[in-house]
Amino acid sequence: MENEEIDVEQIKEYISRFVCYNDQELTAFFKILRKTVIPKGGYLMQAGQVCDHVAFINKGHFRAFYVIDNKEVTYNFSFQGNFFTDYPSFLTRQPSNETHQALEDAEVLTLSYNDMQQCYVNTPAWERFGRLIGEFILIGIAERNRSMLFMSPEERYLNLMKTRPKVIATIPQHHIASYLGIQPESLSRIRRRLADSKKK
Amino acid sequence: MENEEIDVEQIKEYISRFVCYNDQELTAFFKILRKTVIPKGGYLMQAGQVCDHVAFINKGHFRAFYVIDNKEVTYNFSFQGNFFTDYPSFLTRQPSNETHQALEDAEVLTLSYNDMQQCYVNTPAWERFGRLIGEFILIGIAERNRSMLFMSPEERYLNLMKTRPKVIATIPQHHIASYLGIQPESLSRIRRRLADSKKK
DNA sequence: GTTTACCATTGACTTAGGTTAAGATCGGTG
DNA sequence: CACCGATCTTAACCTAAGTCAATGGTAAAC
Repeated sequence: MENEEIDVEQIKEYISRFVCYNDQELTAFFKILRKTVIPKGGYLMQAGQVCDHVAFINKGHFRAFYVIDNKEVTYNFSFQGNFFTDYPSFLTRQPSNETHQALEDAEVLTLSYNDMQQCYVNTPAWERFGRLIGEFILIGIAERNRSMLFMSPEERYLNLMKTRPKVIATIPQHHIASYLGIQPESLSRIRRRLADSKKK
Repeated sequence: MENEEIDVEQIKEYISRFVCYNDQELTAFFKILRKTVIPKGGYLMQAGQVCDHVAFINKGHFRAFYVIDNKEVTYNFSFQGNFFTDYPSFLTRQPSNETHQALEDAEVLTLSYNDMQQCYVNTPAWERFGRLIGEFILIGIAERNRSMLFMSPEERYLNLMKTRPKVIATIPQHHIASYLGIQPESLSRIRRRLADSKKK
């Protein structure tokens, strides 16, 4: 049995934050999860594909980026213990523009679109989980949206330090700059400004 | 019966795009809708309140804005035939930072949080509708998010003209500027640049 | 008809981010 | 150790948006 190799503790803990379930539902759910190992720098998904999965990150962390005018623009990061997907592509079955890259050696548990739809039909608890996960992702995106609209790059950086220190601690600066919507040089200047004003 | 005054054709058409329903489900649903009339400039919701409703716009159009440093920042517009709510506040039961203002005399049908939860519990079709609506809103927000990250103000304006000409046609420019994340003067200059380069 | 309020535009000036190019730092590798 | 690539920083210059102030246009109010 392949599933005996899968460490399901993290995902179990995650799901139980959202819905109640019985052992039978859980067992059926774990049977359809597939484990995938991705080396540092490798891809979980590439632009042009329909995102056919929702991935739960058991180990490692990822970034999502677009390629615009031959330049990579980082859209988001996701860490161990969280779900990761291009939800709009997953939902609409349209090709994604995102590429999902492992920034460290990583291991994910994936759930395919068809299996997930089956879950929805067979088990009301999963329909509920799907709704709640969607809402959860929505809130995160709305928050990010507001930060892009209301804040200057400098304010966004300060906000990121406050709300996601893990990103600051683990992600290379040029990816952070991209995520903030600026060039690496600009982030350098911002950091310099902040350091200078702190000294006084 | 109050509901006999309510024009439910538009919302019926809207819902049927997402789920199948029988007459009984539909009748029960329409019973819990409340009609609200809002004069031009009036508020459907004000910052500080928990957004306790999802509104379907039967007539008129709205804008959502935040107040940041005593300045209004327009976050979105919504037109006749669409739903309008602060979904994150609605879902989390936390006070909203948004104010929703009618830009013309308007009429909406509102569905309260509690009634909606009842719908979810009583009728699988509504649980499904809730999930699909959430996903639909998600896709819209994700799209907007990308435009803020990848495009310059000028590109965002061009994109808005292409994707939501209705906004350009009906919304005052200073609100559009705010929506694009710039000052009215900057939008004026952008429009000027575009007009000039077209002339050549 | 005049006044008022609101909105869009324009000009002058400031400022922050983009661009380009050049160093600096660091880790890994032959 | 020396070399290399990747990353971060710094500097000089350019550009577009912010800010402030003034002007013009239009529609509602008096």
